[in-house]
Amino acid sequence: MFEIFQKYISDQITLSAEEYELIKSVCIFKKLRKRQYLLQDGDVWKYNAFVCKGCLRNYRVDENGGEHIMGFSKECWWTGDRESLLTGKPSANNIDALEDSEVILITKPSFEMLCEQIPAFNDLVNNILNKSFIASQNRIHSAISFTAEQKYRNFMEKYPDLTYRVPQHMIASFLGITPETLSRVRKEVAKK
Amino acid sequence: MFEIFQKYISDQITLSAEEYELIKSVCIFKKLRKRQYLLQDGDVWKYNAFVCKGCLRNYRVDENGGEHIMGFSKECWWTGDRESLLTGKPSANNIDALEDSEVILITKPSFEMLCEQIPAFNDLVNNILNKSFIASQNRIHSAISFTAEQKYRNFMEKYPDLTYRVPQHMIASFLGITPETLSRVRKEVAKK
DNA sequence: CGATTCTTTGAAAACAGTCAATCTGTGTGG
DNA sequence: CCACACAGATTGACTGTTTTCAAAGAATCG
Repeated sequence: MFEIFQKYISDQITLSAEEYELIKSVCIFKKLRKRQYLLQDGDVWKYNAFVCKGCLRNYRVDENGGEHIMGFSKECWWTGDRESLLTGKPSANNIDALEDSEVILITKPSFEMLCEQIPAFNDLVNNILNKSFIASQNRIHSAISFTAEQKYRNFMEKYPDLTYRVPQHMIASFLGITPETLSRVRKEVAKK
Repeated sequence: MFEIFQKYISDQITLSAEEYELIKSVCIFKKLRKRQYLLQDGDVWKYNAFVCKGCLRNYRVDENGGEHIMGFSKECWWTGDRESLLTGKPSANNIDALEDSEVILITKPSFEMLCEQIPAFNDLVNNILNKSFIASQNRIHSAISFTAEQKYRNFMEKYPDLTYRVPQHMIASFLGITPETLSRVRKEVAKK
């Protein structure tokens, strides 16, 4: 399980064997079965989580019980709740597994230690945060500018692999449209 | 003009006089008149910008000429285009002044130098990025989950000062609704 | 298999968008 | 300082998209 994380890191930066050992020493390995929660709203989130295998979703539930998907995380993506982690307050998010999955958890203090001890790791982390922010901006642009069809086309372009990997109604939820609308949109798209 | 930036910093971290001098030495001071561009799409963005006075908007223009506002930046907020800055590619965004404004620009190399030389400054910057990311996530949630009325109420709560400071049709654009819809929503909200 | 979950389809209703006209306020130039 | 022009906001009538509700098919999983 650690090998995947190691490969992910080594594809971006160069570290010594000792540094990998240091990282490994603070990793918490966790297997999740499909539908299993990694985080439930109301709980405080205390980690950074790296997905080695499988796929998770991060979502919020509104007062009517409606689910709104904030994001998907497949292999070699990070997940968690930055807000709860930063503030120490209970999370508004839920994270659960869409498939049997394997994740690595690193507690906040351990993570900060790694960033201090290994400057290159700190750079890598910073880079992730930057890219996540940019991705968020682009998603906001899509959400406020596009029609349902444009949103779906944009999703397929950006996440071709997720398009057929996660249930359709979850893509709808991610895009902020109803499953019925997405079904009709797909029919339109298929025509052309 | 620098005093405002200095106060902003000193409210969060403690620096020596020399460190402030170092920061000041790389600041580029710029005054903008209302409607003046700070960035035009197609240009490459090369700075981090701190707003000392006034208010700017950051927006994208679609193929039909429609403007979609990505964000507002008033005093003591940052602005710019992280994507263009990171990739070196031409920006898809426009930034212009909604009021006569004053901003401080710091080039990327200078900014990185400051982060290296002054660890506390680096922490501050990291904190900003984290908070920006969290704010983005919450905006995404609003965009995919809320009705027009809920979006507007949420905006008023989060940015009470901007509500009457920026033109209404720009708030509409920020929320991803038409000016007409916002006008009607406001009428409803006023009733209650 | 049987049961559940997911997707599709249809019809009606609600919501938001479009177009056009009017009203309001602001600021600028004469 | 006034008048006029202009940008912004409101309103109405209409259109179109998306949602809602309900039911029927598909697909998936234990």
